[in-house]
Amino acid sequence: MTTQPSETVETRRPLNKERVLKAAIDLADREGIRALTMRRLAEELGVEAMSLYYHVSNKEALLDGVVDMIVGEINSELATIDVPRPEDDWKRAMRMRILTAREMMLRHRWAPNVIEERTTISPQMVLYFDGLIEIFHRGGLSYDLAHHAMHALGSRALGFTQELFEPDEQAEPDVSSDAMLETMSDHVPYLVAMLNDITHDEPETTLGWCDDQTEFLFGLDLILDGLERRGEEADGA
Amino acid sequence: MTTQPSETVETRRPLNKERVLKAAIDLADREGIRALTMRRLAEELGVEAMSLYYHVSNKEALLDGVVDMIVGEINSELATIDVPRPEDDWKRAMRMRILTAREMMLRHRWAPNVIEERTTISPQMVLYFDGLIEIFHRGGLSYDLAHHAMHALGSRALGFTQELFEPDEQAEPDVSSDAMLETMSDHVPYLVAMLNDITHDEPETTLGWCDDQTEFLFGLDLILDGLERRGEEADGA
DNA sequence: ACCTGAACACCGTTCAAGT
DNA sequence: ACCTGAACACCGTTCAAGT
Repeated sequence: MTTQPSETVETRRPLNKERVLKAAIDLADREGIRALTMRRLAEELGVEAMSLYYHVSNKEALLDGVVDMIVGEINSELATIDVPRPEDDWKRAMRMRILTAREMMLRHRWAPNVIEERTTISPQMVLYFDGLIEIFHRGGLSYDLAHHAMHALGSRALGFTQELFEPDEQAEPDVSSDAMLETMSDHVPYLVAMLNDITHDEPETTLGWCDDQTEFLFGLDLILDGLERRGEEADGA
Repeated sequence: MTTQPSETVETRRPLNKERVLKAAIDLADREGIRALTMRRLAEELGVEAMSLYYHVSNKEALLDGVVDMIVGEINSELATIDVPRPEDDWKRAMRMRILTAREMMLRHRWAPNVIEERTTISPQMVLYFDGLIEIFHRGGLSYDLAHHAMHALGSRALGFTQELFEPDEQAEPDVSSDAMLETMSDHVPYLVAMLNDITHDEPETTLGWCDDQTEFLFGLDLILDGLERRGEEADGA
């Protein structure tokens, strides 16, 4: 008869798939994706682990659902914002869409890795991609070019890139990398030179300390500009 | 005194870290990354699971080592091939390097996901990146632009992109996606139109059936061309 | 319709011990 | 120096059973 610690009385109503997925996202946000186990999630919901299987057929399905819900939230948000008509400025329309998706990814830092591990296709993701293709098409790009564009964007279409040298989520200061570069400087002279050159103004900067947002935009605009030019070349020919 | 089934007599010499890592890569190649558990790997080597901990401090370290070994192989291979001097044609030099890395990734399809999950920096990876920066620098790009370039390339620098809609490794034919698109065609008209347009010549083609290599090259060249132009703009100003 | 208990076959890892 | 046995604290999941 006692209420579970993390449960208020009003949430003690019967579970459903939506509440399970919401709780899973919440748990991953708070404690990282490693903490998202069936047993731990059940505990969070004040229920036995096996109860989850009534609402979700297994853990893979849980993760599929989680991804679908997050992309669904992106789609909902996109419906509320004002974007230019693609016929007028498809690059800006595309940019705004992708940056909206990116905000969601930054709120759920674990999501990119989960998304990339999925093998099934999320219906919400299909809807999202349809929206991107619409922009390309109405912007005047051929479907052929739009197809190349989707591949060229890759995960950037969803607002994230994999930073290969990004340190851990809540990383320790990691002074070792400074010392390491020092000792390696004979072996990696160009890398060291580049870092020295970059860190001129911002003294705090080192490997992985870069401004992600700036770099994301640089890469995104590089691709969008390139696509625009290929479109013009095709029109000219 | 009996020899383990998967062991020839000559490999029954004492273990070392290198042999452990090699066996791990082998196992992942043959049976997928999910099969790479400490216990299964030990079995493969004809040894108890706990013996592995003598050579590698834990599973994370094992995966770190595996990644480092694979990138190391890329580096070795790069030392043997003829590339143009960056001063003469940095784009081609870069392209060849990256495509060499890509060949390795295609031989170890599970590697991209493992690489992206690592949080520690692999020494061999640092060497590899130094080589890329060398090409940009000797090709005449500023270190600032080279830095942007590394971010813009992202995982493409290592020869892979995450195909968001790629089906499973050894995927079943998956006729469902055809049927699914049929029923969804009202909701995703642009996606359907794009696919119809593309599949004109190659009747087999559908979502995820695209020619990865062609698309990889399209995206790579789009970025390299864009970088070249930004470099010229900077020179001109 | 919704949830549980007991059980199974797996994980990674520790620690003290063997040769 | 190299390997092992026994044990621990976890996983996901099944299945028959409870209300």
